[in-house]
Amino acid sequence: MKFSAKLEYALLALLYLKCEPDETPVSGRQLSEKLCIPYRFLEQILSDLKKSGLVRSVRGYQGGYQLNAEPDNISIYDIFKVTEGNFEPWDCANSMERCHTSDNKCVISHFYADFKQTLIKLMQSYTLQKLCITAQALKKQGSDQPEKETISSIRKTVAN
Amino acid sequence: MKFSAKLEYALLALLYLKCEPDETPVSGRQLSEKLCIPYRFLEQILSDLKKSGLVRSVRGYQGGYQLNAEPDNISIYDIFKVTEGNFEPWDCANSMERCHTSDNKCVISHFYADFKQTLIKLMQSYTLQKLCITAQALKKQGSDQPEKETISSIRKTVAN
DNA sequence: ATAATTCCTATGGTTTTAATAGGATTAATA
DNA sequence: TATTAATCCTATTAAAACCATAGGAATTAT
Repeated sequence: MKFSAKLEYALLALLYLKCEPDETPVSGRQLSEKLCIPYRFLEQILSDLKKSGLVRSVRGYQGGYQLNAEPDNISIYDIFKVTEGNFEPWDCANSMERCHTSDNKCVISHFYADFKQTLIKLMQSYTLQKLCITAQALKKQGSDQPEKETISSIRKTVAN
Repeated sequence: MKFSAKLEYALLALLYLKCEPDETPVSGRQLSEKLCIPYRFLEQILSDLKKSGLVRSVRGYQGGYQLNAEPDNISIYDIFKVTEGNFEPWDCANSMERCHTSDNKCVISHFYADFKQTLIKLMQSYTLQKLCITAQALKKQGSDQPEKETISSIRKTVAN
């Protein structure tokens, strides 16, 4: 019952992209260094984000990545589906072998369905936009001691 | 983002115990066979359930396990804590090393806290008692063709 | 041509999860 | 008292998931 590092990385990368003007794509290298994410690993994640359409890319010299949807239309659930595939919190619900019931309707199945739906709704309620507003609030709180640009401050207020 | 088999097994075992009269303890062997759970693995889980106080045990010949609390007072969250330890859906929230922020307040932290709380509440809202009522409803639905006792029917209507 | 980039695929390492296993201890009963 | 059926304790293995690393091809502005 944990989120993967992949999701965390994807989230940070997308938030970073949100802050960039649309004209200049941001390279994977830059994202990796600014956000302190292993480069080769991030590449794979960006590739998945592209396939899903959340991000677009420009190849070659001075290429990079850009958001490909409105920050209001990118929910954590959208990102989740990219990094973790379909959400199936119970193995037993997927495999007849594990379930042992004739119709996948064991005692737990009702809780399972309810649980799944509640989580999906919660993830859908958080968008990139919403997270950025939170980030801005965080920044204001700490504005008495302005930080120089560190990984800490970037991760904290990546939304500017 | 999955529940463990351990939680599933613990849940089924507790539901099975709920259906047994308090006088006769149920052996691990019986639970294992009726619910189709690997015996040695289940033993460990029962041991954890005992340590946590959800279950009590009788040692020796004709010993076994019994519920040690009211089914209304045993929530899925209680069981979750036994099988998966404390609920920390993000690794980054636990380790400064992974978080990279100076005060564990990154952009994601607000979502993280909200997410965690919602899930805990949801898990707390499901008790053994409630699951049994669901099981009874399931049984009634299929009562036109009464099943003989199979693993399927036990898992489905373990609550009787 | 060069350099900086995305893109594609394979491989390795670590950690977590699931399961197996041996054997000690306990207690009813014949 | 010997036997048997249990819980209890701890160690080890097996399998899967997760995280990361790596090599090199294709692309494109300068």
